[in-house]
Amino acid sequence: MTRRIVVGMSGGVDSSVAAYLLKQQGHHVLGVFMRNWEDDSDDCPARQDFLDVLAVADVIGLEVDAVNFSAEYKDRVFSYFIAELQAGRTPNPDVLCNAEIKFKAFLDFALAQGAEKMATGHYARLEQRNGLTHMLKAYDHTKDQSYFLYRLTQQQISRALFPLGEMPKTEVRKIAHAIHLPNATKKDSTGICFIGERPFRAFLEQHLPKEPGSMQTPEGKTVGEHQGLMYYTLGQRQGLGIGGQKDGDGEPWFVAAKDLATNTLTVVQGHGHPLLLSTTVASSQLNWISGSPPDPNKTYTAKTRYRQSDAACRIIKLDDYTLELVFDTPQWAVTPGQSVVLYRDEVCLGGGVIT
RNA sequence: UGGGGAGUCGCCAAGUGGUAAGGCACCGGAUUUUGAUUCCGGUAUUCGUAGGUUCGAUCCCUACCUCCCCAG
Repeated sequence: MTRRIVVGMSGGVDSSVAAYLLKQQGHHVLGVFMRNWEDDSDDCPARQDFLDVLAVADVIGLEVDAVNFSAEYKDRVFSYFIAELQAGRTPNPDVLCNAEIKFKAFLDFALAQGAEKMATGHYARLEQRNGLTHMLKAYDHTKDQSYFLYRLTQQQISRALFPLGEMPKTEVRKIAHAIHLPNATKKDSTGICFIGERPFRAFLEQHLPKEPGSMQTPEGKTVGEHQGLMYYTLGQRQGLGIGGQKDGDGEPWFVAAKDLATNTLTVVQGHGHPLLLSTTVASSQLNWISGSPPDPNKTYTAKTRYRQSDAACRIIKLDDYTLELVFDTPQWAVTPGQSVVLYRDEVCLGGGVIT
């Protein structure tokens, strides 16, 4: 059956192949480039990305359009991002971007265009079961992006399509080459979506003034100076600049805590330091994809940071506002502001923001 | 000032006559739709300075400089 589908296209290989696959299935596809960041600098990477979209559309034979959600992104995502950093936490803007921009502002746009569905190049699977849409991990576990999508609701994912969820990334590249997409070998993008890859610290300094303070061991010994607590995240090793110590053991140093009151960064030596490990994790701002909370009596797995392997856990507290988990094995660098996402086998259930 | 000790890469730190380990930091890369983490690679023709002994010295000798400790 032919449906009208709007595909969010970034100019990357994933969303391009997604659009191609839908077109192959006979749908009426409209490719839309989303602009979410206004850059003052001259070299605007978004421009090249849009040119890539046009080039791809030309090959596939797609209608294309472009939308600009910079204002929305700034209001709903970036302001939160900065506020969280100022509060000493480590936000994940991409999680919010998916919930507020891609699957809200953009979805609304797609529906207004008369589309029945919207699609993206995300690696995740959707499955209809008992009248609900479930989100599952991608077939290619190494590329699974369900973590970034845990804040979506039934209303949102019931309109979504993820054409790449069932195939390995290698297959996506292969298709791109087979149909001669101009971006077939384009490097996967990383970095905060839309803000892109750039010197992170320098970027932050434009929005958050420096505020140097001391770096101390848990015992209170000063071992260095930090440039501002908001520039660091728990578990961070790079950029501390702590060399060898007289009585040190030669192990690298990691950020273990922040104290806003005294503007002090607590650092510890050794990847296995106990202050870097947590067995319980509390979170708030919960979202459950199915619309209802998980059964507290079952066992789950969860990840407290993207690219961290799932870890077995149990629910020890759950109400409308708070979720507390206890893990079978301690988790490394559990960081407030990051999201904890709960899974039951392949199913991504939802989660919350670590407090 | 007298006595003792020490000066090796940004920081710790091996080497003590045979032609500069290692770790941390830093830099580069891989991985990665969050700043990490992890992984791989790179980094002292030179051992406080100036002489001397020696086939050859970071390692021995001399002087000087600097620092530390104990005496004052």
